Amino acid sequence: MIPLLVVITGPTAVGKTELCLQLAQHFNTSILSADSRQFYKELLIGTAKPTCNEMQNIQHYFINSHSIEDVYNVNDFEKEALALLDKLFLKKNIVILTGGSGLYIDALCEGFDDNLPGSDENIRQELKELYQKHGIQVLQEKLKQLDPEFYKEVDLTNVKRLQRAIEVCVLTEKKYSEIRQGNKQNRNFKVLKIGLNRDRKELFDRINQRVDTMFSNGLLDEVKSLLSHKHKNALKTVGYTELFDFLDGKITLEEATEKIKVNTRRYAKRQLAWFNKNEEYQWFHPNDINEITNYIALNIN
RNA sequence: GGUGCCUUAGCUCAGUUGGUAGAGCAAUGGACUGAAAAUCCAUGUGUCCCUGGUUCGAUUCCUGGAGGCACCA
Repeated sequence: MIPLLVVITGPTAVGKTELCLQLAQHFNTSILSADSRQFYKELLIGTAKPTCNEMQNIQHYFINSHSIEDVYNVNDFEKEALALLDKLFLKKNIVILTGGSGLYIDALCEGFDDNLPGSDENIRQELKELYQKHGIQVLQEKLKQLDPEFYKEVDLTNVKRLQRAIEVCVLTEKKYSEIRQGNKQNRNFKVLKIGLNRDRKELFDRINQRVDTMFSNGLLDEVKSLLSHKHKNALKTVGYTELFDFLDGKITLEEATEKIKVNTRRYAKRQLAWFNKNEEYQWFHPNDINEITNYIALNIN
């Protein structure tokens, strides 16, 4: 019998958390999170995690599991989550994966190409300094030499993508475009992909409302307490960066609040662009719990 | 009540010495295989407040009106 990983995703604030709690209860199983910010135990209010109460009834994994002090990325997540699934599937034939980080979901479900190396802090530091000193042209030139094919297709103004491609070329002494084939890895479980969406106005209303709720729950105090960590990657996050700008006196509190709402809406749109191009997703409204339950039941072996 | 200024994109405004318009922000679409709530790319948006006049032609000049702001009474 092949176990089933049920993926429940969708744009931020669409209603994933609530639905998954019900599904987990119904199928008597656990929830694994694929949210690149909910890992961090220091980020509480701004990341819209499930409440402690909610997590008491249903076992959650990868929420508050790591610290902003750690360097953590998709690479680590893929390995840790796979190891965890191996254990969970010994006892359960169905597990729920939920979250809005498309890359993380894909990493766990399909994996990356063989031979694609992880990140290397030394190289990143070098490339960062190179960029800061001499500008983006140097990175473009370097990539052109190392991998002319990828140079042709990459966004030449995207610093991070240039740096990553160079990093891979240096680490492997091969071309990034040769290693990156888009081949999927075989998994020893089946994946069922479910997308949640709702009317855009409805979604945006929920986003705006959730931001207001975060503020009344003490978001500003949380951000103040994290001020000394503002340069860490984990804090490069909607809801935090805008309030850091406020605390630095760059913008007013009203401007910061509005920016958080705008940036959250834009994040939701980027998420939808990512999920929409993947045709494996079956889409539902978050309220259609019965339809979703039936759909999952049909796919259990 | 009088005088002056204003009314142009969803918002804030620029502009046309008369040939039907543009910038920022917002919005929309997209890319994205180890930084991904990150990073990057692309794209519009219009009764130029209304009315009449002058003119080949008015958003632009003139008349009248409506709304707003400021000052004076």
